[in-house]
Parts: sequence; structure tokens; C-alpha cells
Amino acid sequence: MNQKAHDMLVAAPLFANLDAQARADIIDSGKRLVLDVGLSLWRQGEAPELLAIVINGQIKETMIDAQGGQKALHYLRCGDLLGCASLFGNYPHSFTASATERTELLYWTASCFNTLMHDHPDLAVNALGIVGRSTEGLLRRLHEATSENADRRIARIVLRLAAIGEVGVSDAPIELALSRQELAELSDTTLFTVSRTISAWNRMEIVKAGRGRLTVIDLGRLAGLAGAPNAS
Amino acid sequence: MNQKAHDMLVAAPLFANLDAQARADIIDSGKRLVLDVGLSLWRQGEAPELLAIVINGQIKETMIDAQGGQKALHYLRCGDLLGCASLFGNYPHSFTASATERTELLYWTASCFNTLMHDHPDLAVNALGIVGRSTEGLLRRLHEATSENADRRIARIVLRLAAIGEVGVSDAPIELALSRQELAELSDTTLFTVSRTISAWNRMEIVKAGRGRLTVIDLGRLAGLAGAPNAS
DNA sequence: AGTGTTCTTTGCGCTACGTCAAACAACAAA
DNA sequence: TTTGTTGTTTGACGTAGCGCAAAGAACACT
Repeated sequence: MNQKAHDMLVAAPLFANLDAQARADIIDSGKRLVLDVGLSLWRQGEAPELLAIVINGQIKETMIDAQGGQKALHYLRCGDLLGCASLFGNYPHSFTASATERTELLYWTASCFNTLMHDHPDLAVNALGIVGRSTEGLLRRLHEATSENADRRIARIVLRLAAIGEVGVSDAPIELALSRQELAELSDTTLFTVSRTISAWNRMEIVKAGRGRLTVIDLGRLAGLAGAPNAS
Repeated sequence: MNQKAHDMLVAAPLFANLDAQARADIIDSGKRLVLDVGLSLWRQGEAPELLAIVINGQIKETMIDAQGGQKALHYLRCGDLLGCASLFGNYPHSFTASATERTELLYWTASCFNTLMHDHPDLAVNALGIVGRSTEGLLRRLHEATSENADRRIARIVLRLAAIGEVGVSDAPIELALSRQELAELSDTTLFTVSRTISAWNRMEIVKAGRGRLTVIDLGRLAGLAGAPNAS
């Protein structure tokens, strides 16, 4: 592992409040794995066997229903924890985790991580914090999906991605590499609805639409669309 | 605490794999609290301060949005853990927790529970399991809410409640104490849609509708409605 | 029994969105 | 440049289910 990757790992929430010794112990117990683009760490329905943390690259969590509908749950980047709910809850994976780019992971088997948690209680507490926060995120998403209209949901997603993608100045145009399809999956809508919405925003010069790409121009007005309902 | 309550607590998932001594230690560290009908343990938006487990009675978790729309998340019974996501994730409560009947709780403050987790790592692991499982439940609900029609969702909810309400013989009529409104909140629909659906089922003699009450007559057909999509 | 309150039912209009089809634009490979 | 591939746009259309209103039914209180 190179120095930079190591530094980022160390800063991950999973290792908060742990002393250097413990951290080293935990990291050394994990194994490394590299996933090429498109490869899956596991598929929906499989039994959970391991817990992983992203070192670099990006993992996408996708749910597929019986009718073939896809739903994107999350994009995980450096430091994010992967598979905790299934593993700890001891449920078959409810989503497929696959790499959207070449991705490096550090992983532990269930029993290995269990041992580690016993040796380092703070590790378990940190994991709890992570799972708890993801629960809150899901609650929010459930709420939005059932009580807010499509445009708003899409605006929210774009804002969120814009925020984590670039911490740049607020008036600089932010470019996101997202197809309409992906946006649809993230916002619990369809490709068509997203396309229409984006087109409208494009005309209003809130964003600039491109093929597989979206550039946020007017962050302020977008935030308006996402937040205040009748700020017409 | 009476003997029966104590026995049920001991069987709660939170205390799995703990020896009697540890269990006693944990239970003794908690404080008891009785909530009368309608009283809230906390309200949406408040900072999380404690973690509680239901001894008896029933707690309802409700989300309220800006437009006043209610959404019921869960009903918690004996042994269920309350407030873990908010507390561990360190987020303001995203729902109000209130008693639907006189309810007895055992609770710990955040710092107290933290200490306990350090003393008994298995406690943290158990908590992880609980939060993990609830995450899975939320994922399922999110999925259903966005990709399944209202009738099916309602059928699912009724089935689930019927299952935990009574473990009786499968052909015995199962009675649920639920208003249409509550059913609507649980299935992410409206009072009207639920009413129409229930009326239809009533006519088909799948359930018997009553005021604030619902009796499942034909569990099999109801399961059919919830499961197989084109079992017309 | 009479009156008020709360819950439920049902009809009707409406609209946000899903679905499908077909044209269109961007990019890549030859 | 041509041709193919893949992603996007737009229109037309259908419909599930929400909102409202108004009438009923169940229960509570006196």
C-alpha cells in the first residue's frame, strides 16, 4: 500500500479513536484485493462472508428487482465501509457491489473481524456509528422517495454528488460523470423523467447537460429546487 | 421488574451470547421508565440522549414531514431496541417515539451504554446485528415503496403484522387492531387508497373490515396478493 | 333515544409519472 | 466519411393513486 492510500485509510471513520498500535493490528489482519472495472465483490442474494473498506477507486451498490429494474443505492469511495449491514445482520446481501473503476479494497472475513472487535471494542463502536449513520440516510431516502416529487429528488441527488465530488468554490461549475440512467436509479425514478428534468434545467441554464455528464452551473438555484418547495 | 418481564428481556437479541453476570451488569446499569399512552420518549429533531429497550407495551416510531404528513416506521414490542441508529450515528432523531399503550422501558444514557460496550464487547456486536438487520428491513421497504404497487404493499404489511401478532393456527382468523390511517402510514400510501383496497378484500372475503380493526380470513389468498404479481 | 365525534367509504377529477416508440446526437472504429 | 453503437431527447398516451368532498357507519356520552 502506498503512503497516500495508507494515510487516507487511517483517517477513515472506522479507525477513529483507535491508537496507532490497534489500527496497525486491524489493518494488518485484513487482506488486500483489487477489483477491475465491472467486477463484483459479491452479488445480491449471496451469503455475506466479508467486510471491506475501500482504499481507492469506487464501488457501486445496486439492487435489482424481479422485473429487472435496477436501483443504485450508494457509491462508495475511499474510507467507506462495505457490506456491514448484511454481515452484521446476517442476511443475504440485498445488493450487488461492483467496481465502477479499478478499485482497491482491504477486507476481513466475518470471523476475523469478529475477533478484532473483541480485541478492540472501539472498532465495534465505530462500526456502529457507521451503520447508524447509514440507517439515517436510508430513512431520509425512504421519506423523500414517498413524499417528494421527482424533480426535487433529482435535485437533491445532484447536489449531494456535487458536494462530495468537488469541495471547490461555490460558483465554479462542477462537473459530474453521471448518465441519466444512473441518476434515475439514484433518485428512484426513470430515465425519461430524469431526462426531461435535466433538459428543463438545461434550458433554464441551471445545469449544462452532456452525454454521460452533467455540469452544475447555478448551484444556488439548484439548491432552491431541492429545498424550498414553492420558491417559484 | 417482575419475573416474566425479566425473562423476556433476557431473551432479547441484545443480550445474546452474554453470560448471566454480564447481562445482570448491563440490566442493572439501566434505568426503568414507564410511559403512559400517547407520551413520547423523544420527538423528531431532538438530539439523541439515550438508548432504550422495550420491556412491555408498545412504542410507535413516527416521522412527520413539513406538510404534516405522517409516516409510521415501526411498532416496537418487548425486547426491541429503540433509538440505536440516531444514538450511534449521532444524528438528531429522525422520528418521534411514542407509546401506543402503557409501556415499560429500560434505558441507558449514551455514555453509560458506551462504557458497557467497552466492558462487554459482545454487547456492541449484538447491537451491530440489530442495527444491521434494521438496515436490511429499510432497504426492503425502500425497494417496495418505489417499485411495487399499493395493494401489494398493503398486503405485505398486513401479513407481517398478522405474523407477529398471532402465532396461531394458519386457518384461524387473525384480528389486528389497526385503523386505515395507520395502515396507510405503514404502507406509504393514503387513507383512501387503503380504504378502497380493504373494501375490495372485504367483498372478496379475504378479510373482514371493521372500524379500527381488520380480521384476516383467508391468509393464503392474501399471501398471493402480496407475493405473486400476476396470480390473477 | 339523541347528539356529537371519529372513523370509513365511495365517487369524481386530476396530475405526476411510467411506458413505449421513434427521432436524434455523440462518440468510436474502420 | 461512413457506419455502428450507445446514450439522450421528445412526443403521445395511459393510469395508479392522490386530494377533496360528502355521505355513512360505529362508538361514546348524556
